[in-house]
Amino acid sequence: MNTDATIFVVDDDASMRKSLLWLLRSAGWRAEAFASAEDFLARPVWPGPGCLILDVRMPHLTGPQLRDRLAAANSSLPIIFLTGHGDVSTGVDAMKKGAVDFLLKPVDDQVLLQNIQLAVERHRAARAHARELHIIRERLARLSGREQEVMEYVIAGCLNKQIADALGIAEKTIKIHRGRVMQKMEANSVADLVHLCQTAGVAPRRAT
Amino acid sequence: MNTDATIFVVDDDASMRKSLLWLLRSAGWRAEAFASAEDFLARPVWPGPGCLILDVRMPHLTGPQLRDRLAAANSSLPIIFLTGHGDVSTGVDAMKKGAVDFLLKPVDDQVLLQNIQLAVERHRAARAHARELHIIRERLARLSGREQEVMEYVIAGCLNKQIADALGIAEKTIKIHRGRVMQKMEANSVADLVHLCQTAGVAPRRAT
DNA sequence: AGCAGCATAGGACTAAGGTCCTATTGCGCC
DNA sequence: GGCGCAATAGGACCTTAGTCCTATGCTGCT
Repeated sequence: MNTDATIFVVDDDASMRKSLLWLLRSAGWRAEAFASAEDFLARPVWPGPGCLILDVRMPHLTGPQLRDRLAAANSSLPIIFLTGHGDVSTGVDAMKKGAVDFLLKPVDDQVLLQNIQLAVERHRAARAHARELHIIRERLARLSGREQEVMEYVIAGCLNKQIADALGIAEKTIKIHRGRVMQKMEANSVADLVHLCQTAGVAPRRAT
Repeated sequence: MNTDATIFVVDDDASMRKSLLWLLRSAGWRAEAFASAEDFLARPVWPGPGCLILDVRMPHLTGPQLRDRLAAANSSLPIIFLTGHGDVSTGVDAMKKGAVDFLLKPVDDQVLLQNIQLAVERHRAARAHARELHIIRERLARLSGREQEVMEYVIAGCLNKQIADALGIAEKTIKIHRGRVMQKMEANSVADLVHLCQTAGVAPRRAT
């Protein structure tokens, strides 16, 4: 359910905040509203899934500026811009920088809710992927240099013999390294290993 | 080089077409211009890499309508919109539907040329990927039902024994199927096979 | 000085993968 | 009714991978 996701609203217009909060909560979302970008930044970083509904024109920090701050802080929170007076280049630029949508006030409730649904789903998927990636990278970090090297040949489909030849060492030693790679990467098969490496962006290395 | 790419300009303003053609050609691109969407559609489909610089407001078919036609015809040509009087939602919508950019006239020559470079590179990459995918799918189509089934277990890292068990047949038969899978898929190793399947979106099947 | 970790390697063995040849059954097609 | 193909399978045999035990030389840290 949506109980673990939170929708954040940042808008300097109090009546807007009020009506958005009402809409979101009656649609079953947990929601919080902020009157300025600064207020939102003052909040402890939200660690769960969610999304941000962001006004463009605000005193001090604008919506796009807040987005840049969040991006610089490695936030993955998806953003839906909501603005009364948008100009074309701001909208296009927002989309290029990954916004889920750039909506004009007054916005249709259903359109907004659909966008939120999409944004939260995307965020969940992105978070799951990031977690997976992190786990794999931790395993990779446990490999010694030689083990990493051997692994790159293994995921290229090289035989132990070929790897031994390429590295100029005994096939026996390759087997040892290879066994440790499988242990440390927690892979049960070459297929598993290939999959892990592909996810983590480890490139295969072909014997010349 | 850029000799195999063509840039298409579709704009109803003759002076715009002329100056764009001049700009593109002096930057080393092969370029063609059309006064209307219909004229462009009348042209034989361009099979190579390239991109489309498209005006939004035109008599009869508009830019976005042309994009929809091309999308329906499975075109992969990237589009850069170029418009004098864009409204926000058109721009945002264009970006959501995959436009490379949505630029306002008058456009800075360097910005446009950079966008074209990006668009053509993306198109080349997309085309290369599509070709690769097509080759893999053709190989997949050569597999018999049983072979496909066995392959799904193989790329899950299952042992022949486990596959035999799951399918209720002899391990010997799995070896036969497996050998034929490797032949037909033109894979030299399990690692190769996993890679091909991952590219083609064939999901591994785990033994229960 | 001594220990931990890495890279190296041999011996002995098991298991798993792969290939060649042969063979049977069942299905659809000309 | 025979032909081709998919699916099934056994025998014989070789190659690869993986594991357990043992062992050496090097580096860096304490």
